[in-house]
Amino acid sequence: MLDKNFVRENLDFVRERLGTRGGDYSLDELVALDAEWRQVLLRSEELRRQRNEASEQIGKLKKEGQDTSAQQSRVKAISNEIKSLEETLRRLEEKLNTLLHSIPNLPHESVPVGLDESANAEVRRWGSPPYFSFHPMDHVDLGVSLGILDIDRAAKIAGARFALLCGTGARLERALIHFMLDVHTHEHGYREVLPPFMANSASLFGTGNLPKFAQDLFRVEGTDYYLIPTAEVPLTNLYNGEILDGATLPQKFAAYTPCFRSEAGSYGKDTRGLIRQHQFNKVELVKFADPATSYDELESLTRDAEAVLQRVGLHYRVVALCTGDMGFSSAKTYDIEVWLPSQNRFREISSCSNFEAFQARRANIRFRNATGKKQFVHTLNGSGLAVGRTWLAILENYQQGDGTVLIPEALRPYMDGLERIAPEGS
RNA sequence: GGAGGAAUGGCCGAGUGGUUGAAGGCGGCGGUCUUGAAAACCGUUAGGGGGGCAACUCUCUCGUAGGUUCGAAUCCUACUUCCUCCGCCA
Repeated sequence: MLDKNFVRENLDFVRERLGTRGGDYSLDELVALDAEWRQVLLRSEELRRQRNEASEQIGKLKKEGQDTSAQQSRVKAISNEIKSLEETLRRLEEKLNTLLHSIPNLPHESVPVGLDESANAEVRRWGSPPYFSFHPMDHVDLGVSLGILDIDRAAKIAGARFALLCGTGARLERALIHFMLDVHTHEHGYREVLPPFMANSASLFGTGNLPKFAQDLFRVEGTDYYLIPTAEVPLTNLYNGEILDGATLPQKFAAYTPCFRSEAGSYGKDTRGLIRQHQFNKVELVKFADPATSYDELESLTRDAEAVLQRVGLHYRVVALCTGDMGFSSAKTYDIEVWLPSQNRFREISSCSNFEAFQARRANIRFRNATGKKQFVHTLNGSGLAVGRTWLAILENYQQGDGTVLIPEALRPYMDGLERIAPEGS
């Protein structure tokens, strides 16, 4: 959510920045509504002042035993007028908020301008694609032939876009979670958190998922609970409504959670394999930062996520998303994309963003700065990493000509020293 | 699931219809005293919104949302959360 006073006072700038995302956001209507709202507010507060004065008078007169019925009926009339103005205010606020809540964040000045992913800018690359002297399989064929992935039974249990990992496959997933958390907590200074896997609507509003993107979420029927689409939701809302001590910033949290997404609107996309699932595991990194250093924090957050890929030896690149390709709440986003031999291209495995004060304003997360003033924090988050996509990238990149898969050395301590995944019985 | 109890400022805690945005204490901050510190003493210390260049000023907020009243922290209703007991349960 943008600051409506900022929008009013910097209308041309806001219009220009939002324009780079492509889209029309009714800024003139917003400003007009705001002007009307402030006018009505002023009038209703003036009436309240009159009412407060008169009521106090009545109290005094009554103590002296005087008759106050004339004054009482006058105040009654004022109260009625206040009530009707309040109704108007409520209506205006609702319209105002509907508009305000649907406007995305302003892209940072360093973000490449463009309307779709073709304008994204590659920032750097690490490693190189593996060389195969044979025709490499994709992770589905590999997983099924090794007996560690069962898509058919997952479909029987739940449906499409679910997976069942078995034996060493399940073990590898668990090892990855464990490994990633260890890297971030031991080496990068994040505090581990195990949050609820459901969150209420206020939390989803705070991160910007609601009200605009309800169709992407699974809601628990008859309740205010939603299955979290990412640990960003519970982690960012950790400090919902709080005022932090500025000296404690930045604060860094890491959490493993499953993530649940309806994937409405992605029918036909990535239907094969584990790339796009209704449920997947992710280790998420979240930071609460001082605005003065939040862009440095974005750089280090991205490096923290990259470190995991480097440790397991997977080829990747970092891409700065362009204005039109960024998410609703983000001011700047780096995607980390891992190399997938079966697709002969890079695929997203992490997304690292600085939301500046956009989420903090929605979730009311502030800090007291060095001068004692309250300020909104900047929130950041990034996947560190998507576990399912790491799992499948390892299978594809480490497959051998004999159909087995080598386990990257960094993971072996988490797999009882196992060096290679060989076919196992169901 | 059943029966009770509770929710007030950073914390504890008073307050059952009229200068109570809120006593008192603790904590924090500033000062006096001291070689320094402690103690003592004095002062100060909630958040949101509007208007104003500013000084400043108005308004809202005592879990949340409504209601009664000239006037609500205080009375009524619903909801939320927490605590105690009973039942059930990993």
